[in-house]
Amino acid sequence: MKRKLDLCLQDAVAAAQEKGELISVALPEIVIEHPQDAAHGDFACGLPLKLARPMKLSPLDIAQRISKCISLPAEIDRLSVAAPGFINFTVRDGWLWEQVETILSGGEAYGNLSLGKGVRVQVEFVSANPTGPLHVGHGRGAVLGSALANVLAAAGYEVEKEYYLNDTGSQIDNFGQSLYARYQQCRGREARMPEGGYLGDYMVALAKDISREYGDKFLTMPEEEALADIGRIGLEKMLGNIKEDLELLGIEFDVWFSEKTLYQKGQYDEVMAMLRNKGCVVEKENATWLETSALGEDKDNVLVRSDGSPTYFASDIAYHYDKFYGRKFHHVIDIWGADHQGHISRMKTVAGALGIDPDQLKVITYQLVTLRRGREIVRLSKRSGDIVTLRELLEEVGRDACRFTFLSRSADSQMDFDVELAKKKSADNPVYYVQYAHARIASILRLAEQRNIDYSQGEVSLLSSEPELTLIRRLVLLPETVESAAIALQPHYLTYYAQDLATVFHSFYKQCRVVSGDRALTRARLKLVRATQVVLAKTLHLMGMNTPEEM
RNA sequence: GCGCCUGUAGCUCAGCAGGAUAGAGCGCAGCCCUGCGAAGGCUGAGGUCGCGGGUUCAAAUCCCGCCAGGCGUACCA
Repeated sequence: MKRKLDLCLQDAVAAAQEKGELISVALPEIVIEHPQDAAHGDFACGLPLKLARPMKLSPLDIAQRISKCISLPAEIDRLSVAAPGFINFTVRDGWLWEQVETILSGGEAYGNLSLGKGVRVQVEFVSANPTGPLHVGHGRGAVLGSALANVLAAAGYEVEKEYYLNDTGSQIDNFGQSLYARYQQCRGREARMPEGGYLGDYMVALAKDISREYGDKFLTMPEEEALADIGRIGLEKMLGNIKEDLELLGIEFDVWFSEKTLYQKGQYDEVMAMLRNKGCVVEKENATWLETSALGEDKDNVLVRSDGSPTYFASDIAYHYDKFYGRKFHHVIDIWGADHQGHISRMKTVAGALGIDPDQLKVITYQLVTLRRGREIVRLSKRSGDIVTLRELLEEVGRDACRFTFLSRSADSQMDFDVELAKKKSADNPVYYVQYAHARIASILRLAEQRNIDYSQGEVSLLSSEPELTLIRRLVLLPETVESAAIALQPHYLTYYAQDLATVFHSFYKQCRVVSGDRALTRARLKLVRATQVVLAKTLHLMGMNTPEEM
């Protein structure tokens, strides 16, 4: 619709120029927006304000001249010119009524777009080291990533969700050593935790688990062998734990990508050779460096440590090489915590050096999460040991409230997660406000069913009162909400849309009796209510939430 | 020091590819259930959009400089 108005305005200006009403100047980009005041119509355009200077005419004058030459699309009922120089458009009621039918026939597919044209996009998120349980911050990334994947899929992209599993490297060794030490302690043997080892209580619990399951088995074998076995078993258990957490959040990944395979299958060697050939690699101070400073970075970065082991940076280069060259994704979206922010610039730089357009790699960072219980603030630091796990939060707050809360802030914004508020099953909580609207509709539809009301032939043109038309106007905003969320990579738009839609529905409900003695109007309103349910359900599903029939 | 993010109502936050009187939820002061779910609706109070410059017909939005907070600045990931 916006696109149609855009074209129609371009034509109108061209026509006016041909007639000599307006002089010929370069047109700025035409922006069609929704006026905040409903009295100004459905769409508005401030083009005349922008043309005033180059055309040396008053904006109102220009607006008049454009509107005289305009031929309105069929969907538009009327146009008005308003000070200081806006052209406002109002859609036909008939168009709105058609939309109700469109929504009903589209069902869950309503709101889907072809914006992405089937382009392959990978969304990689969470990717937490399997050396400990997921914490609250990972939860934010998880919800963000999965909702974004849903939005992009709805927008017409072919989306793959991926978890990058760091299953090799120094942290994994450290994990194995820590676990081995705890295991020995469990079996009553003296053992010291490694330097910088994993001190969390969960490691003790994990060791007890293994101790119970395997007894003294690992005490009797050579240390090296025991270390390897315990490390492997511990990792599997941790990973199982992480998968359970994600399942509780309603998240499934298409691919679990193992870092280890980058070394086994050659991507690491290939990309290192590529960088060497380009002359970006130097040996100095006993290590192998990538000369990122020559590519515009602040400094060089180590690829291979002096002990011969590759850095995280090096394996991430191989990983991204595989994403673009191995698996040929057109776009890759990485979702990282703000603490990885320093990594973005050099990754993009390397991508560029490898011949990848840096714009094909989009990194979304989300700011840290602060937990609050009423006034009490709990900072989520790894150091202090009082990490709140995602599991604990999920058990306390519940999946939907958790998802909604994480989604209700832009990723750029530091987040205060108020556990007290998220837990409340009352009006204070926007989660239930939205779901309540869905349940309320379900209840109305149940009543209609009980009374054997068949509304399939409902006459939507009876929906002519202000609350009804206002509601339809909100329903039709879903496609463009999906579009802007997909373009801006900001899934939090959905939560605001959902709340707004719920508000408008509740208001409609108060003013318009649905199941009444007027049988024709009842059928028409049932159609509207059902359409609202479809849109609400779609929005909730995009957010990864449930659509309760009753609460 | 340098880089990224943030600063909007008492609190938590939207809005920021410039546009018409700056929005929401909570909290606060009130009103509305003898008809489909009151987990609801309605009214009201509450703002120098961190501060100072600049660009523009028009700035919360763009540019510059300050101030404040978070994160990063490793041969950690």
